[in-house]
Amino acid sequence: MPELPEVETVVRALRPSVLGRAITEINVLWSKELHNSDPQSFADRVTGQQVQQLTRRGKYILFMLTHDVLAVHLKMTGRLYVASPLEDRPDDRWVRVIFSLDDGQQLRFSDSRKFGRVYLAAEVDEITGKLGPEPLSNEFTLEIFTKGLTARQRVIKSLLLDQTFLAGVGNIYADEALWYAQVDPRRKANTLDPMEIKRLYEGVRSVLQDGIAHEGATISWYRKPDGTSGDYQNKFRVYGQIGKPCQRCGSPITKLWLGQRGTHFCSNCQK
DNA sequence: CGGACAACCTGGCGGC
DNA sequence: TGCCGCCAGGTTGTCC
Repeated sequence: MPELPEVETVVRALRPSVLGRAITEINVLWSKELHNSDPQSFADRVTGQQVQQLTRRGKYILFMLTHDVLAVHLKMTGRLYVASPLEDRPDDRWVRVIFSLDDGQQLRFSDSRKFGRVYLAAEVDEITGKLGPEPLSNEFTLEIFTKGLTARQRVIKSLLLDQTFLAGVGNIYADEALWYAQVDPRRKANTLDPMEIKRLYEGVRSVLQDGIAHEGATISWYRKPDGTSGDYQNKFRVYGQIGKPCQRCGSPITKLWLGQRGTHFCSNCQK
């Protein structure tokens, strides 16, 4: 569900509520949601630590604690929100982990499909060390992108989804970026010419920035921590737009399967 | 290296 | 209404 813009929106919304708070108690309702840890040792280690920073890397939400890093990956249906202990929220039926904070509030992690994960490590690299560059950072340059593409024979869309190649892009934003670049998602990465690479580089950054500006895209499960929807779904050019006219050339948007993922594109102007 | 596919899970929706 | 099959924004591991 959530890709970089959705995760970034969640982080920004949560920051005021959790920054500087100490975690006083942990309640694990579905222990498989904890990565490499049992509820008791997890709680023992986390309790008492303070949230000193709240950041994002790729699709990981990072709580920088006093001694450790606590990370949350929302996967498909994860939701994070803050509520007071007596307050009922619609998402509570899928709550898997509850973090009690020292101001009396609770940070709740809800996740209907149970794919989400909570990680705990001494160093952030143990969690995010294998991720590729952050697409909106200065370290992600056209030169780096070009080097990466020309070295690979992979189908370009699959490569965009590879988190070790580039961090944070998921199925929606990959399709949207390829539409922007006028590149057929089935192309092999090393067949793109310099102009196409430049357009794709701009496309990736542009759609992610727009996604953040619109506070993410709500298709089904994604919600902002206040329970409301994002707006970016109203800006889609191809994702879920099957049969609608392409906003660039008027041809109908079509869908095909690529690497087990539904892929939306304009077969007329994406070459 | 790259592609195909199964797993991990549950809920929502369209069709009959 | 009810049941059934299909689909889903992600990631990992295995096999060829």
